Amino acid sequence: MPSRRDTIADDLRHQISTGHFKAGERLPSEAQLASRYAVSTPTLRSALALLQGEGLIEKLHGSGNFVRHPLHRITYTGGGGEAPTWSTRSTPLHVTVRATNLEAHDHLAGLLNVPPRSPLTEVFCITYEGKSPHSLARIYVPRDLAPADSSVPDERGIRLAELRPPLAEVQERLSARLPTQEEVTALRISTSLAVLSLTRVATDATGRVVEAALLVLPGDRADALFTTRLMAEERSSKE
Amino acid sequence: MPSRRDTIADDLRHQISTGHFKAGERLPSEAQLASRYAVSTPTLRSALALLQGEGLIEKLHGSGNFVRHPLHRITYTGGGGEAPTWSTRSTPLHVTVRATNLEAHDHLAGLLNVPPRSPLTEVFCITYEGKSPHSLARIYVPRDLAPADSSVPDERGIRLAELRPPLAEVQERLSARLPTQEEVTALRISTSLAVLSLTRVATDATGRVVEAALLVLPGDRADALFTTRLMAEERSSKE
DNA sequence: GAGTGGTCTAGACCACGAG
DNA sequence: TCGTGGTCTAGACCACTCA
Repeated sequence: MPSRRDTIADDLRHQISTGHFKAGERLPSEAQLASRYAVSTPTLRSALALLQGEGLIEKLHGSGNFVRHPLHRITYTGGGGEAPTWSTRSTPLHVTVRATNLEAHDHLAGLLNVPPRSPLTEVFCITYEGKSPHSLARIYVPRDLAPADSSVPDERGIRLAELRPPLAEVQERLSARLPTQEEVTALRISTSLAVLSLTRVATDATGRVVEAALLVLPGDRADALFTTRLMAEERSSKE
Repeated sequence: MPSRRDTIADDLRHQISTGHFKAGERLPSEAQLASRYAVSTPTLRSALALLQGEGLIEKLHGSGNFVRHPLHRITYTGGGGEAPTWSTRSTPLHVTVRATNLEAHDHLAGLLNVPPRSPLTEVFCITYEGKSPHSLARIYVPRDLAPADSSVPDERGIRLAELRPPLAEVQERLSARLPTQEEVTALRISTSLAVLSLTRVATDATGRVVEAALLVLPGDRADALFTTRLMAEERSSKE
């Protein structure tokens, strides 16, 4: 038996997809919707929370619920053969960057395989598509590999590590989870929107970790793509 | 200013991590907890929903809220050089498999790059670690490449496509989202637990798609790992 | 200041699980 | 049957946005 929440969410979804509510438009107020569907406000709000989690609407405190513009899905291309790239359409990306010096501790020391309290440089990036943020990255580099000038003007900061000793291996670990409070505010997403969390560790030919990056990608507007081409030898080498 | 929900969630989290509530144990009833924290039941329940989303507790309708056993994190190894594997510890995995014949339509036809209504074989797998499900896969193969005998006894069914014309390329696309209703029941997870959704397309040397797989991995117990080794040529070929 | 969403209350009633 | 969680109500009060 479908709950009222689901019934209402289905109906609103349908009205959005058929264009009865158009992109960018404000929905009727929650009080109006509640009386239209003859439910209490908490019930109506729980229905809206579903749509919000699907990225269909955006809630703006004090001004209303808005139908979101159909989202440009952005693809993070993994594999590290080249610098990771964002493939997008039409809208240009820009990045804000902030570099900080700090010392490795517990988790970070393990990732970078350095002793605790080793000097690191952290680069904190937020990527924007137009005005809305679309990804968040924390990149850690041993300080002696960090760019000499503290100014890191653009996303190329990410690539700097690749110009140093040649990379031998890139490991990328992905998981899905709900965002932390910090990510909610930085990416301006809802607490109920899943994010793709990506940890990338790059190693040079000597086995030294030259970069560790923690990326967070909102699930409604980003995905990650890995392409593996198989050589003949690889194919036959396995059983 | 922290909401009561967050305050309560923090306190319960702390009590679980310090062992005040132990793994497998039942929490006090929601009514008891609500009066202990002097909040109404909806408020208390919203705090429990947070913990549930983090995979710390498991709600069992009619019997109570239970502290979950610390979860074995399972890693899906991507890249397709070998058959995808699950690295786990201690607990053996087993798989239930169900094969069905069907016709490609819209989305599936596009993925497999075949005309609509082409004959396909769908293999529907649920992987279990002990008694609890840990992943869900739908694997689609053009019917003429499907195993001749309809019995597909174990996960090797997944590998069959690899014995046919040699694979040339594997593409894996990952995204994070909340689970569908079907996934909630099949994986016995909560609606608020993010899942990692993985679409894998394998192509042979002629460019024909020999397999498309849709995998769903619960975010609290699985992640995906991609390792790229870079050849010298690849490194220098890029700018 | 008027209108919006955000949080919370103190219940009611239903559905499920175990004895 | 009884205790559990699941859903829902009809409000109250606060915080935010915008004119």
